[in-house]
Amino acid sequence: MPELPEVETVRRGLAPIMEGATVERLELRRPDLRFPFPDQFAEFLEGQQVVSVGRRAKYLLVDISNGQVVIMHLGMSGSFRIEEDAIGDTTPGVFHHEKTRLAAHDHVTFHLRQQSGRIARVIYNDPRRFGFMLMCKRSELVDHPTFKNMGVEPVGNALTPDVLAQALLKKGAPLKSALLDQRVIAGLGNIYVCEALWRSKLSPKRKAGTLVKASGKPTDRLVTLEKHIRDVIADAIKAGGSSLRDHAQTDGSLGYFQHSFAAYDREGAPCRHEGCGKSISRIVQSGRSTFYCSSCQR
DNA sequence: CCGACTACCTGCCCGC
DNA sequence: TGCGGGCAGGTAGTCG
Repeated sequence: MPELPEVETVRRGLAPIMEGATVERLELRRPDLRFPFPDQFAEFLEGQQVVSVGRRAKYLLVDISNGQVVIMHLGMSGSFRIEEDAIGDTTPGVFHHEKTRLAAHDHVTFHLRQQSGRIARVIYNDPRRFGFMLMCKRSELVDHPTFKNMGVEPVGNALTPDVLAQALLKKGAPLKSALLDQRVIAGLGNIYVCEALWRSKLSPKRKAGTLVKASGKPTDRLVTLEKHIRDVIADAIKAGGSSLRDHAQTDGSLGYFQHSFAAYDREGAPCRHEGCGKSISRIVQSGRSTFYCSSCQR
């Protein structure tokens, strides 16, 4: 499921449940996902309090009271769901834990006690196991190999036409591939790159560097692209992300941005640009599907 | 250094 | 109905 808007939606679901809660127990049902879980993962977390649930690009960052950060990536098929026990068991010393109803591919459970005394479980499910969980000291996070060369966020003030121009300068790669590169902009994935290029009427096949002037300044078309990248990400976050293949949010509800796709997964369907009349094509670039209108995207 | 390709893993959908 | 092939939102490692 997860590009930046989906991960942000997950973050917003987890934060009110996890922040301030104590991890009573971490339950791992296998030794690894894509990578082995960190050494002493459970020992580091159990008894600690969750300080905050943040996000960088497509990564969730859970700050822990002992100064560690849990780094979580959902891969292609990772999701979280929350189970909260009914109120009424908050008497000190009374530990009434309801039983988790496990599903296939439930790999991790965070057993939490909230400050109210309420019991909650945060359960990570990931059929393909492309997701992973890492841990490091908060003070070392920016130097962590995962984040060291990461590009700017497309939300907030970091992304500007000038920043994008610098990142694309002299790049010979197709624009589509360049925008998927997390060192350029961090958090874009296949869906939102296709959508941003369609909105900008830019060809995914165009060499990325052609949007930068010799002076290193952005062309007008790059200014437009930068705006559409910000817009499509903001629109998707507002919609609660995209729910493909029945992917649900932490509360089980579905995002609805997939109903707003103009290009992604619309092969053969009519292009929605005013007066175009052509249909959306599917091509493969760097081994990934690109959906675009070969008539109006130039 | 850059860009293209492959592996990783399960599930689903389609055509035969 | 069953089976094989292709495809899926991701990253990381390899190779030319």
